[in-house]
Amino acid sequence: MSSQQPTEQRLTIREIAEAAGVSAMTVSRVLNKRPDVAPATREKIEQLVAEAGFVRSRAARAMRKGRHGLIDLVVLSLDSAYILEIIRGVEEALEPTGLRLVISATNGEDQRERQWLAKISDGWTDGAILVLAQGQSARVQSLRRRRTPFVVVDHQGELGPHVPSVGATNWAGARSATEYLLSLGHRRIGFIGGSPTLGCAQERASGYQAALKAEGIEPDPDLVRPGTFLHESGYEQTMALLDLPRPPTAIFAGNDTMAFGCYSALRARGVRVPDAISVVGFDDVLVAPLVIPPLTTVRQPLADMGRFAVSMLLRQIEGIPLDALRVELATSLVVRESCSAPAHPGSQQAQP
Amino acid sequence: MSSQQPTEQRLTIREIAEAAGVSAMTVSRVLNKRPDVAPATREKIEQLVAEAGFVRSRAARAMRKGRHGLIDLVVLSLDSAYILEIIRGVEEALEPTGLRLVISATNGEDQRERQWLAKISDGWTDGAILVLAQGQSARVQSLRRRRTPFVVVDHQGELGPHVPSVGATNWAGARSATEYLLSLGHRRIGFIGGSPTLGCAQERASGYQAALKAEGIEPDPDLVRPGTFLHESGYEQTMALLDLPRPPTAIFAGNDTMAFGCYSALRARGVRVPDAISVVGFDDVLVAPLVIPPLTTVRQPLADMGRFAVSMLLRQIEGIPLDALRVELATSLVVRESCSAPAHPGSQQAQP
DNA sequence: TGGTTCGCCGTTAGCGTTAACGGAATGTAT
DNA sequence: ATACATTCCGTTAACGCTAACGGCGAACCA
Repeated sequence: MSSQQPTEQRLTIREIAEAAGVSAMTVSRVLNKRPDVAPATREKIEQLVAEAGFVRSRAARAMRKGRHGLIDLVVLSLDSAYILEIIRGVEEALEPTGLRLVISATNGEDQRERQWLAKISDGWTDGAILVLAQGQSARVQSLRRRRTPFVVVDHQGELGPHVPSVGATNWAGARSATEYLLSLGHRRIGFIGGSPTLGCAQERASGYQAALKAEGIEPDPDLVRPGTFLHESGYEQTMALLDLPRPPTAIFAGNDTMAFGCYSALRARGVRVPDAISVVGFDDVLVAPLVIPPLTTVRQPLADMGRFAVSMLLRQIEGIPLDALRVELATSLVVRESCSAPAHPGSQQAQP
Repeated sequence: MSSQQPTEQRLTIREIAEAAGVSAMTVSRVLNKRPDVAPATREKIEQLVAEAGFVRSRAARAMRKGRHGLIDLVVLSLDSAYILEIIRGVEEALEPTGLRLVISATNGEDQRERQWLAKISDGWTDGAILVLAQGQSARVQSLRRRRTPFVVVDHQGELGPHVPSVGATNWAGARSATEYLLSLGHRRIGFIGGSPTLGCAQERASGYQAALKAEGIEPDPDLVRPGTFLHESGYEQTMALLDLPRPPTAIFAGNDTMAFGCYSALRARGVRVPDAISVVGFDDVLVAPLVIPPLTTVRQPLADMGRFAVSMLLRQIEGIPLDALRVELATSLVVRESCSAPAHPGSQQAQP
């Protein structure tokens, strides 16, 4: 039931060795599953280890081997469901490897970034996954200099071509979302972009434009609004769109969070979704199906991106060359209930 | 711009010492900010360290000192905004300490729990925060035996009285939410509970009952539904409540996720919130204000709970006795737009 | 039978850091 | 001048583990 040992002093490999009547080295060999141990000896040691509940000190091991069993996940912030999905994927992929997941948020603060660099610079990490790196070239440089394997998730292209990265088909996703709205009959489609410094935001904007042009529609600059990927921004830009002389009949938000801001603005104005205006998001965060009306959005396989980043990282750690530096996972349009055909083919506005 | 050093071999304390013309021990003293070093020597060494960008190996340090600078956050799952809030609080509180946050999810799987225990059992963690521990007494036992400091967040009382823990005033929060519905005129208030094995779920149920009894209302067993804290459960139990001969005029869901399930069910049935039925949640997750209509809910200061857990943990690590083993942070009702007076209980009808 | 290979295991020597102790130089009290 | 405290720094010896090497016996080949 409860332990007899009052102090439970840490066991060492040597004590196991003594109990087994062998040298510490032999125990080490068994623990490392190396072949050159007689089956009988191995079994005996394994049994003793199991009985004593012995686990070797990772600190000592790390010191000898230079590996610590830690993977760093560095994120910009911990305040959106977006990041949670990625964390989940990373955690799941890491779990069977025995590596442990260390999370840190920089919140865009320069000081924290440097602190983080100092922490990992002693080799205290086996590899890093950088999410939504913004202006991170210094960081990337530093990692490379220290030969720390890393993978960037959802990065901007400006980090250079030789950066291992995982992303999603932002362009194609944005294009298909726009095409969907076009197919419903919409001709004036508003677009609320994400932080323009982010590659993924640029790609989405570009996919939107491409779809319009393919249909022979010249994008109206008034309908393309800058955004920040935050809720507020979705709210404000929607307000601005509604105030246009000819407001759009549909709004494509650069991510789900802004789409929710869009919902709030439309509600404040008494504009019904999807009857009076259609809304499409991007990401498909966990709550997207739960809001009212359930949000039609472009699904980005965030958890899979996390998993993929881990597998690329592990390959680097093991010295296996990557077969592709840049991996883009497919996005897909998830049609729910936030879109319908425009009320009138021209323009219209609902007022309470 | 970029580094001249092609291989950037790890520096050791000894090399710094050599450059400074002192012994390694003196450098160690400087790095540990110990007093017995001449100011001139200290300055010289500090300068050399800064120039070389030297950081001492944590592995070696950990081996000597027995501390690793890691804090474990063990969660049940990574699929709700609930946990993200806690993570955020923990990360923020940990950041200035230099300790690093290791996250692992058990997903309720027994095997993973044991793996996790094996990982930390080598002292590879300085302390642990267990969130929503379910049937964790074995874990807690093991931690205690190994003298690993830990704190439990949102735990069940059955872990025993001597477990350091952080929670929220679930009972008071549930009571005030129920009182609010009563004050609006509701007399038939449905309750969808959380996993009954969880202490916080029990407390909320109990707070609900207490509010009713204080008003002289005998709780109708039909109106009290079991739940699981998951979205589906909110959906199903709402359906069941609607199918009652005398359905409730308001529903109090045990957490926000279930309240969203409730929204979905009501929408599927064409029941408007809050006109036809009022809904209250619990937690106040990030999206609670973003859904339509914005959810009235009991705010649980999850991030603060995380922060508090960290401070309790740090005290334990430093050997400072805790002034309170159990800390309960205050919940507060956040009134938004999901509630109104009941449509037809003899009182008047509310219209916006 | 002598030599070679091979499986198994022990010995030695650190990895980079720091606790504990000691010692030299200077200052201070008797 | 002697005794003693103080300041600053070096020496030694680990912490627990494992790479590298070497050695011993047994099995194999000629």
